Amino acid sequence: MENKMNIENTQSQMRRGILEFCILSVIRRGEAYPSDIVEEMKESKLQVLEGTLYPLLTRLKNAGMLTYRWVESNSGPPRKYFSLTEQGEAFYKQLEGTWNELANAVNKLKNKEESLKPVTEETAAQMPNQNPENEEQPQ
Amino acid sequence: MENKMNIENTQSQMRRGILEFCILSVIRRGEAYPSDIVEEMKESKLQVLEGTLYPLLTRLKNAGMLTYRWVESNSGPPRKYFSLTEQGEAFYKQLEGTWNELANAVNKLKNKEESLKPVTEETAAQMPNQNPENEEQPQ
DNA sequence: TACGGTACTTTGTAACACATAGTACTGTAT
DNA sequence: ATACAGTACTATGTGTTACAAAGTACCGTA
Repeated sequence: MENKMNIENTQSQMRRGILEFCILSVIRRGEAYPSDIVEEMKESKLQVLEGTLYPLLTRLKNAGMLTYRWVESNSGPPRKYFSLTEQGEAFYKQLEGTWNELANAVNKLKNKEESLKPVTEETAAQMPNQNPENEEQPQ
Repeated sequence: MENKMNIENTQSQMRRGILEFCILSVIRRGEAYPSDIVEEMKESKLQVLEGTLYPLLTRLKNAGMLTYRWVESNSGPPRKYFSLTEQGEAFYKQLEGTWNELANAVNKLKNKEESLKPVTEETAAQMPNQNPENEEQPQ
């Protein structure tokens, strides 16, 4: 009861589903190592944290979508540069299709007119209040 | 190891984040009861299942975003017709903003050119294979 | 009174982002 | 050399939530 439902949580839920797609999208444009990706995502207003990114990359690698190679850095330890495998490229294409369909569907849905449907009022009736919650009759 | 990473799962993850938004969007256009919503979502290529929808509606109701009233049906038990509260309307507006930003960011990201960045090859070097996974050097 | 349809509820499971803490390697200053 | 700070990667625990599946309750009809 008394649920909070803060907007940040819902927003992060929205990001969640497309993270994988976005990260593949970044890597697809050229080899990248994790901090690169975090940075690029932040620029694009799509926040990702380390604790999210690393497991995700590992998952994608184990699934055969990504490979990496070590590249030494002159400012710290070596880096894992990731790139898409052939399989990863195919997977990306599928996700792109999914994203396009989805975005399209959502936009259509939210722009639909305040159409018809004023509830057919079959017998808008008082039911026995068999549950204790708020039973207010809208207008 | 040998992760499966089936596309269906990822697709459902994508849907996941925007479900709440879509459902609010449907209800916003007029009172609706669960089966209505399932139907409308299916038409829009956005699958939702009962076991998902009911808890979601309850959550939104408990958070004060929705109310409902009972309406008798002539083809079965009475139905809960849901509608947005004032708070729910405000919440929806926020989510709409979030969605727009997000969709925008993703589209920009995925349409970015195969830009620059051929990895600065500082010292693309063979590192000691300190882990047993695949260390293949791309190309 | 039994039965099929519709509506709603409950419970368990798995996926996953996130927060946080920890390990390991690097170069630089003391 | 030794300590320290910065960077890169890893590991663990927690909370949220979609989904699956089974269950309960109400309705009209045979």
